[in-house]
Amino acid sequence: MGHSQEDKAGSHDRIVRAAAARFRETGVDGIGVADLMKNAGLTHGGFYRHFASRDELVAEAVERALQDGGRVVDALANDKHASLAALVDRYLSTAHRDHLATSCAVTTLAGDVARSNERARSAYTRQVGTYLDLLIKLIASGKTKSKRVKAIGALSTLVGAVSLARAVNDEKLSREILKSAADELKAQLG
Amino acid sequence: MGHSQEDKAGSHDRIVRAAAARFRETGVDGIGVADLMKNAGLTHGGFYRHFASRDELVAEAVERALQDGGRVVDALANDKHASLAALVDRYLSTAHRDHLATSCAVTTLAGDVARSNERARSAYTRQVGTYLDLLIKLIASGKTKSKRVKAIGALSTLVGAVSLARAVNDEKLSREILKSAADELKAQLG
DNA sequence: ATTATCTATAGATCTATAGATAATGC
DNA sequence: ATTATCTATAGATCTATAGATAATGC
Repeated sequence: MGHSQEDKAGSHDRIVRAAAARFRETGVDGIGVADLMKNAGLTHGGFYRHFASRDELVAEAVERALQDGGRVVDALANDKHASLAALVDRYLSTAHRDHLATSCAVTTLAGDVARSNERARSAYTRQVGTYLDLLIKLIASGKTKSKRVKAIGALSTLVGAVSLARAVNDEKLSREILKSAADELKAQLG
Repeated sequence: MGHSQEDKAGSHDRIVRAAAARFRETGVDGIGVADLMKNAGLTHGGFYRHFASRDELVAEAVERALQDGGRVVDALANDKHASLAALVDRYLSTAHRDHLATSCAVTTLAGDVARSNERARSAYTRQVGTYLDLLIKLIASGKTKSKRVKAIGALSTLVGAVSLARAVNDEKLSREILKSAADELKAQLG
């Protein structure tokens, strides 16, 4: 039993990280406080010394899940050799489709966030802005204004294609959706 | 208290219809059997004379929710004057974004269906096929093969834009997403 | 007689709290 | 002494079932 404040900060972090992963796998309503605490290696009784309510954990976990994606975005934004094609291929890969726990929360938590608290929705809104900034940077041609329109179209296509590819239960169609959306995006944005 | 078989069929239909609406509003995990039955004007005890389990209702309600969208698709498919622009504008309207209970389940239930039973996922897969057939018909130019790729790109953009527009808590950005995605689609597919 | 729906409830699970336990840190 | 976590539990809610009630339909 660890009892230092350092341990507490570590426990808090482990709970949030576990929730950020499990919420993406099961949906925000798909797992309870007790199972989340067990996932973080703790018992459920300690939960409310870390969070005022389950909803507060939802807010922090959604922020964390979005941050995970944010790090990938930052790495690409700072990479001189980053290309739109590489981003598109990674986002529309079967690996991203299948690894829910570490997947981009902009797609995976879209439905849950729409019904969630303002803190979670604000974090989501910021992350959409970050994605759009990155896409604008990666889109080669066009005026500033038309680049932003194109970036919104591209982000919508990425999010929609992964959502569709996950929901259909026909592996061939699922792969076709990912590949066609990727081909279209790369053809449009060169 | 109605007791004829006709009444039973009517009750069954009302339960499924209520679930198809509420599931789109609250998510499949967001409402219980008792509240769904109350919504259909019944008490919860009668539920299991209509369905073997809650999951069976989920399957039927997802099928029904998808069918609702299917009727709109059929109407457009049979309308000689139907245009892609009209479909895009309707799908990417604030009305569609905001009226969850009657909204297109391909977008609204994507996340829930990905975690749901095979019957629900098969219904979803069929509906995606129906949408693609309609879009291929409405796309003016190109070869058959490239039309299908374009249709998949367009459906992905429609689904993603509505998902994003619902999740962000910035009305201006939300409307910009809908408008930009619509403009891009209309420009691309003419 | 059959059956669609009702009331009532069992048993599981969920959020949240109370009080005990075992460390830390002055 | 303080506090991070534990055990235990209250109270609400959820799925599912049992048996009563009040219609239908032969």
